[in-house]
Amino acid sequence: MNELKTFFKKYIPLTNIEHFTNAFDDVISIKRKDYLLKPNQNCSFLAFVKKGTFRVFFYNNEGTEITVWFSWEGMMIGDLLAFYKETKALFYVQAVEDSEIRKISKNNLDQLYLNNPVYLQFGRKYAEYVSINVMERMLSFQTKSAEERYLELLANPKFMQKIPLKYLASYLGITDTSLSRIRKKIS
Amino acid sequence: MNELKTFFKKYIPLTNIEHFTNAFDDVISIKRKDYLLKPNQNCSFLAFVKKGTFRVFFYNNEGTEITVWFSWEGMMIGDLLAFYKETKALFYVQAVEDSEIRKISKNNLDQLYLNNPVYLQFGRKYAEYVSINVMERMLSFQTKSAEERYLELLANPKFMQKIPLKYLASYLGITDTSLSRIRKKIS
DNA sequence: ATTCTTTCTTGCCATATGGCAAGAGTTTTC
DNA sequence: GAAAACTCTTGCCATATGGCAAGAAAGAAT
Repeated sequence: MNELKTFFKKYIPLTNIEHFTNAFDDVISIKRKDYLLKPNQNCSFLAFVKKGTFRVFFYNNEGTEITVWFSWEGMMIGDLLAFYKETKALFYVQAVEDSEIRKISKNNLDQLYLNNPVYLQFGRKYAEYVSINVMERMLSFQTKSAEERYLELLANPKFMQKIPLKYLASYLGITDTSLSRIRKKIS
Repeated sequence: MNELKTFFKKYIPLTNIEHFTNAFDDVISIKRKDYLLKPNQNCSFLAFVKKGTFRVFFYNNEGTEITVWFSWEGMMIGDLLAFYKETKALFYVQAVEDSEIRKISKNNLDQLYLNNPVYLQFGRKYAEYVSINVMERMLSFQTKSAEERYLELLANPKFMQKIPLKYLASYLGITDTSLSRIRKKIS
């Protein structure tokens, strides 16, 4: 539970968050390569990654996997785009390694919102945090070359763990072939 | 004021939002090419565009203008990235044509948050809405060619107004030269 | 440890986008 | 309405990234 408290306090300082941690009432283990979500499934939940790594991806029109996002221990995972849009899942969410999560349903979250405005503060702060991250990633796409984006990634040790390069490549918006060449060039 | 009410109700239904509209207490006219914000200025406010068009841009390392975002009537404008990060302004915010706005200070907004949780709902919903928009724009960069991104834009009549092509080009992540060639190709 | 599967690299060539500079076309300014 | 300023297009050539297929390397399964 302690990890969840740490997570919460990144957004709003609050000593007693029993209601919050209790609302994550669904503990699940997911094996490597298994799916937390697939397109068109109900995705009205978020999950806290207690252990492991996840990726969000989809197949483009050419049938190529495109990895959109990663999550690690201490972060949230889910189909956030569909969650916010209140639609069925748009993406696959897959465990990259054996993982453990705690889920909170949208219902539970909405209950928190009703019970205490501090949770609304949390929901707002978290959405703002997501906005910041996505804006910065978008700016990176808009203004940087694939090589520069890869160098950015290198600065983040999380990405240098056991993520296959082909996942990183599509996350960078390039093919694994091109990533391989970039790696050769800068080495 | 009516436009502001319509804006609010897109996020949370509520009949009496006097507090909200009153909090936008700073009415300003801005002439074409004038700046609402420049980097390093205090940007702890948002503005509702009553009339006109704005763009958010910066100069990259090569000294080239990169347009990051546009806003039109009925939308919010400001340096949202810096606003959420609570830093000084990172971007220029410039009127593309003669415009009118109503500003709300961060202080006023925080007061609303304290006075009534419904405004927190609004703040959360708005941040979620921003997340959705930025995620979709990011996905467009990650997975589409410049030509496809331009065709997307064409589908949105807002962009077909009096926005100079060179602004659209950098918004699409390409040079004005390339945009010109794309336009020739698809015409 | 051996086999099987997946991942990564490389060569060859194609396409997409960029850089620069000149000129045509448009809009703004006075 | 003439001049100035700005915007858009085009030609030439450079660089970045992609597509495909083969082989090398690494990792997983038994």
